[in-house]
Amino acid sequence: MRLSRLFLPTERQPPADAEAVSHKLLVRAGLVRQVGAGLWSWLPAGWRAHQRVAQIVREEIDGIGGQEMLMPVLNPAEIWKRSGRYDIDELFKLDDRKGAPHVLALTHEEIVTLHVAAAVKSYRDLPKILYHFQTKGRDEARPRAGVLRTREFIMKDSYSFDRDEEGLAASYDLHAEAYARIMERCGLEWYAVESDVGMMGGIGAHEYMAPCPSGENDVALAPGYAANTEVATAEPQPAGELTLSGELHTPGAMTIEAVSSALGVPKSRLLKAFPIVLDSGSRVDVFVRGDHRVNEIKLQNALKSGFRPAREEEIGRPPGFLGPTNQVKTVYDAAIGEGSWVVGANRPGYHEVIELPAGERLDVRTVVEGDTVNGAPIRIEPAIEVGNIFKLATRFSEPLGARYLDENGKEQLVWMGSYGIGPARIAAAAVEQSHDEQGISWPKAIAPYDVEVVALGKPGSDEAAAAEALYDELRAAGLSVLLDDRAAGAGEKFTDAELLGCPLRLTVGRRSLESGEAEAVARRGRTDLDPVPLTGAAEAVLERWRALP
RNA sequence: CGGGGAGUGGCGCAGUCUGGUAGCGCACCCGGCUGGGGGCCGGGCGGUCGCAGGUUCAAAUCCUGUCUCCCCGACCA
Repeated sequence: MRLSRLFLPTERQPPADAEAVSHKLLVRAGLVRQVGAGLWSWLPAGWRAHQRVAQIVREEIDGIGGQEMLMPVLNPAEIWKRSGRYDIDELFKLDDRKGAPHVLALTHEEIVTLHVAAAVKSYRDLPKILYHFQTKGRDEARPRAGVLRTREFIMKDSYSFDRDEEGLAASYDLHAEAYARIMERCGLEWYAVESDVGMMGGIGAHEYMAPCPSGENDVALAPGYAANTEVATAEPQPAGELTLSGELHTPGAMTIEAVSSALGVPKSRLLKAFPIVLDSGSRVDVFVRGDHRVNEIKLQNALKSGFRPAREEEIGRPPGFLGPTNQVKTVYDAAIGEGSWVVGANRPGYHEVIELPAGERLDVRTVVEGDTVNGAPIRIEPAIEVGNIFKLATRFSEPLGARYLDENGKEQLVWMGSYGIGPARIAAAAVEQSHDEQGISWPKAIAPYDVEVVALGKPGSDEAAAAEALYDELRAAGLSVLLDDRAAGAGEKFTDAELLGCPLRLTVGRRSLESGEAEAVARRGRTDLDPVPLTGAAEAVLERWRALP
């Protein structure tokens, strides 16, 4: 492609409201443009990067036996009502001209299960892996960070159909292996973490995370351990010393901070009350250490029930001075060992020291930096979720009637898994992870073009002609090449080339005509490589190309 | 949904407090010079000041309403 003809609107300055690096650079390099909140167009060069990611994904899913198809974005509401997902807030809902309710699919479990339910009758029809690349609509409460969290995006979603749990486990493992290859091929720093199964139920899930500062998830990491902090478990750091006992006068001290400093007791020796009401209506007081926070997802999972914070009148005791009481069921977090603890005395102005025996504990707190896993301290870092794999079990096959007959003629439910990956997020995460002051530094497998040839000298000059010849030869050799043939100064061309971030840059100028060589520079690190001959360049360029990291 | 911020030419901004001919840099167009790190000179094009209503002789500026976008939080099959 000739840069003089490419629709690549670069900007010297980033959008004023951009925060995330990928947002700034993707816009500045002319790869994406915003249409509305969470709505983005991919411009030609950006779309090439997106497509290269998609092609890698396609190859790997095909490689585990996936069959590509296409399902519609617009779905009749009825099937979403049957699956029980119609009431999700993120679901875009609309009526057609006849007034019939429709939705924009968030994902395609409903539709794919519909087809499988209609067509699969026998155990002989299983297993199957079906997938497509299709637009997803999600009415996000808060789109953000450019292309990292949008209301419409393309997802590769695949679905596995097996006859039982073991079959599902095998399909799940195939996807895990394919996803690992995808992340590697895309050049991402990544890890798979245990994740919450969410409101979807299901029996297991992993997320594929790409660490980056603009990430929305916090991931807890230790050698051999990686988990979303939504579900992470770790050994707490030891609680501090407590020498007080009995009743303690603490007027006005209603926060952990205030009690801690008023009494001179470390926060880790205080207990914090979290009064809740379960879905069943029963009241429960949850206690965690003063230096810890309740993790509502872990709490919900541990209680096996949804809950909401209790209202003041439901608590019935003075806020700020809550302690355990016989009237309300009590749950202690696992970090609360046996021993003495400072708790609220259930009357204003007083706390007290109580002795807790060993007993039942539930792990319901959010881990913090420095907690340990197998003796090693964890660190917590932000990451963006670029893919997920999920054991759905019979969550959809049951309501949508996906059943088969086994060898004994007995009807069985199909066991399903669902597996998503977002090429746009992979591309954006790559930018987050691979950039410098000058711009993007694409991993070579997903760059918009493999090589950018910068032609110096005026259009029509000998230099330009030599650059043209090089351009033709490299394309003939199978490389994707961008030729900067604009009538612009050298500085502008180099600057734009570094902003766009193609992995290899070749410069053809007056020096080249004298030496018979084009200079070669690797974008990553902006490191000079051995120059390549102007005539018969293809082999030398391919060699440089292969040697790039 | 709560809190904060912003809408002025393609991008980045000033002007708004204190009403009086809409401005700057970059980009763009034309001519010339230059041609290995966003170069120089000269001449140009381009704006319903988010939208609606109101106050006023006069509104980008004051008042009311409204829409949109961004950031933090809540939320996140």
